[in-house]
Amino acid sequence: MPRTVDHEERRAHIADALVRVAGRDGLHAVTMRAVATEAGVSLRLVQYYFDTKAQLMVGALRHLERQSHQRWARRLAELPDPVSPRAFIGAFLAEALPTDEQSRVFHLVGTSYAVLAMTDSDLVEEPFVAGVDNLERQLTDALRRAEAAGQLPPGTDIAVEVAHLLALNHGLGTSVVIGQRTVDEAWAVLHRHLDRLFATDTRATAATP
Amino acid sequence: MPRTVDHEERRAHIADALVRVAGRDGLHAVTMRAVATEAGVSLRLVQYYFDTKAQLMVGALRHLERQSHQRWARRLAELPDPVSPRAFIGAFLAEALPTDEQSRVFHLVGTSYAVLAMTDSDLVEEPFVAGVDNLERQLTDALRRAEAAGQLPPGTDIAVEVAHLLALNHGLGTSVVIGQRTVDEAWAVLHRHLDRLFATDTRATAATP
DNA sequence: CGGTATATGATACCGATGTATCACCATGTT
DNA sequence: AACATGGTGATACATCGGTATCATATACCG
Repeated sequence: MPRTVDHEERRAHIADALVRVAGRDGLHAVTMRAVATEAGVSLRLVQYYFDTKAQLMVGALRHLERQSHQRWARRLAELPDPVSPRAFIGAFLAEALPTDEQSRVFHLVGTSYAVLAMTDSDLVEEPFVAGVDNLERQLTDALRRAEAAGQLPPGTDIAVEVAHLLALNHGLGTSVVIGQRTVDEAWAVLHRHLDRLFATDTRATAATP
Repeated sequence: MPRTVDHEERRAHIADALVRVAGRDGLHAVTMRAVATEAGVSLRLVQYYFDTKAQLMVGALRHLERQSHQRWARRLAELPDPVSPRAFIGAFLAEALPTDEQSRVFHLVGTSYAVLAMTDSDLVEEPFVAGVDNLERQLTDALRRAEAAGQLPPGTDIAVEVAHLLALNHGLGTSVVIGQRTVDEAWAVLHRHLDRLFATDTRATAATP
C-alpha cells in the first residue's frame, strides 16, 4: 500500500470545505469542484472519498451534526456544576442562536438541509432527523429535571413546551440570519419566554448570553 | 399588434407553474424549461415574459406574496364581525400553518426563498422582506388592539411578543412540513401560547382551527 | 390593404456539472 | 527486488441549463 493516510481526517477536511462553501454561497453553490477547490484538493479526491455527490451531501451533514454536538457539549460543560435547569436550558438554546460565524453557518446550512429534506426526503432524512431528535431528547430531559425540582408551574405539558422551545429557537435563528432581527432581540424573546415558562415566585435571572 | 393577450394573466400563470414545481420538487428543481413544461408553454414564452431567470424568481415570489395576502384577507373576512383580538390572532397564525396543500406549498416555497435570501441577499430581498413586514404590521396592530381592550397583562412588550409569535409560527410550520410534528401538535403549541399571552381572568377559548 | 409592432415557436450555443476512464506514483509486503 | 494495492492527477464525456438568434404568425393602425 502507498503512504497510508488517515481517511477519516480527509473526509472531515472535505466535509468542512463543503460546509464553508454552503455557508458562504448557499447550498445550491455546492458542487464537487467547488468543494475540491475550497478544500485545496483535486476533484478526483472528492470523488475518491465520497463516491457520489449524494454521499458527499449526507457525509457533510453527518459531519456537521457531530461537530455541533461537540460544540454543545463543550458549552454545557462550562456551566457551573449544579446548574439550575433554567440556566441549562438558556445556555442550550443560546448555543443555537447565530451569534458568531460558526453558529451562523450551522444554522444556515442546517436550514438549507431542512429545506432539502422537505422535497428530497429520503436522501438526507436519516442524519437530519437524528440530529433533531437528539436536541429534542436533551431538552425534554432538562425540562423533566426542572419539573422534578418544582420549578415549573403544575400542569405543564412538557412535550408541548419542548416543541415550543425548539420551534421558537429555530424561527428566531432564521430571523436573525435573514437580518430581520438582531441577536439581542432574539435573546430578549427567548429570555421573556423562559421567564414565563418558569413562572414561579423566585424569579431568577437568566444565564450568560 | 398581434392578438393581444392579457400579459398579467400570462405572467401569473407562469408564476403559478413555478410555485407548483418548487412545491413538488424543491426550488433547486426550478428551471426555465421545467417551468415552461409545467405551465404548458414553450421555453421561449417564459423568456418573453420574464427576461431572465432572476426576474422569473422574483416575479414568482411577488406573485406568491400577493396570493397569500389574498388568502389571509379572505380568511380574516370570514370571521364574525366584532372579532376578539385573540380569535383574530389565532386565525391569523393558523392561516400560516401548513394544513392543506396550498399552505404547505406556501410555507415550503417561502422558506426556500428565505434560505436563498440568506446568501444571495439582494437578489430576492425586496419582495421577501415586504411580505414579512406586512405580516409583522398586521400582527402588531392586532396586539395593540388587544392591549387597548385590556386583554393583555400590563407591561407586555408588544414588539417582543410579535417577534415571538412570528418566529414560533415559522418554526412550527417548518417542523410540520418536515414531518417532525403533526398539524395538531403545532396547533396545541400555538393554542397554549396564546392562552399564556392572553393571561387575563376571562379565559376565552380559541377560534376555529 | 399593407406594414409594423407584438407575440410565439424552433433551435443553436456555451458554460457548468456529475461521472467515468486511464495512467501513474508511492509504499508495504513477499 | 518486484509487485500488488492504496492513493492521486489529468482529462474526457454526456447532459443540462440559461441565454441568444432567427423566423414567423397575428392583428391593429394608417
